Amino acid sequence: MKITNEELIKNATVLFWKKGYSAVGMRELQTALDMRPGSIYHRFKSKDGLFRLVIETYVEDSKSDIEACSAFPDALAELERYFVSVTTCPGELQYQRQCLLVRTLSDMEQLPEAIRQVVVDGMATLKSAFLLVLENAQHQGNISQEADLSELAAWLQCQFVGLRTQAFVCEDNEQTKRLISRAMSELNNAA
Amino acid sequence: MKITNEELIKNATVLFWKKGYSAVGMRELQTALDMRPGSIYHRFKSKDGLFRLVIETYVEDSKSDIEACSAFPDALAELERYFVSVTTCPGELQYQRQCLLVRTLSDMEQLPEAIRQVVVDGMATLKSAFLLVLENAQHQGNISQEADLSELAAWLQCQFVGLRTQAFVCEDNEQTKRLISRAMSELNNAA
DNA sequence: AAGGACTTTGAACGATCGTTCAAGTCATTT
DNA sequence: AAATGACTTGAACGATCGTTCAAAGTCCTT
Repeated sequence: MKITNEELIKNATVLFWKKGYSAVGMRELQTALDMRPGSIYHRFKSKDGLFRLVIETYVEDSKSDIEACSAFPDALAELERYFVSVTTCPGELQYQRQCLLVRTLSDMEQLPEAIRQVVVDGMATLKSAFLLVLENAQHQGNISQEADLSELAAWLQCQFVGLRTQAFVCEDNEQTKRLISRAMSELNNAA
Repeated sequence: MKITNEELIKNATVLFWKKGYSAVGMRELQTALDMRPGSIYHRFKSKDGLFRLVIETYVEDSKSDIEACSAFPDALAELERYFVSVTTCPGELQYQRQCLLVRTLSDMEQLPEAIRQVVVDGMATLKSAFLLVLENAQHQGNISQEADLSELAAWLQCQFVGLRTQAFVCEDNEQTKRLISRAMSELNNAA
């Protein structure tokens, strides 16, 4: 067991993110991970098991990235920078523009209930991460005390999903940035 | 040829919308359309060919639905009603909350280039439909003359995608309605 | 009634899917 | 050096995939 699970999951994530759960075959995974079927099944139990780890890891990482914005003096400005970085990642990383959780929604039908729950819970987790950022922005005086932060978090996630999807399809980084700054100024106005 | 193509496509659309392109097997289609493989291939050439018709029909229908809002005295109010109706469709129609084009983005990797183009073009077509509605709203005096309608159309599509995805996952119709009316009031403020 | 064009049938094809498992490798313990 | 246990190997399994095609059926024209 020379290679860590962490590393294997990272490689598997690339594949699942690019092609989606059902389009990734075990043969492809065998090549990408440089493992034979038996080994993969020994370590991860099944294709589902590996995918579950991929999703769980993705949620944890995304949660950290979002929550990290809270630590900055201007949390909202940092959040905007995060939005931009995620929606404008270049060339070979373009597949990352679409949120992996949203991408996985299309495979829900053929995933076991347990993993479906992980996906849905993951969406809720990320919404909570947005909420944390908003709370900090409120403490920083950039959001009014009366604002309904819980609804604003849902609104932010909505923007997050929409913007990433549009960035994924359209590839016009400048327009994406304009849309992001529009969303952010709406956040300042309304809240 | 007693059953019209139109009717067959309608049935196929349900299946593709619910499960996604790759998850729908020919056997399933055979059952749903009550046709044997030879017939399907004779009429539609291939699974791809049938799917292409499904997408093209979907785009035309959606385009009509959106553009129909233009005809009303208050185009924006009608657009809001359309957003609500699409994001709150009940129980057995819940699969329709997620836009079929957005859903299909996840299958792009395994679709032939020709159909990928149909999907991308379809997104552009729907953006144009939004633009038409905005132009009418401008004539009606509900959007300022200085507004950049082209960018507003992109913004609207962004909202459309985000809201439909969130409605698909969350199922809380009341929150969805609040988010929609928030988006619409932003449209009135900023433009 | 016969001919001909169009449409439908369903068994079968090769490819690929996720998964299994007996056998093999290798490091550590006795 | 022999035995133990953990991990890896890769051929093979049954199931399902999209697709094909010769044969049968259907319907209009003559």
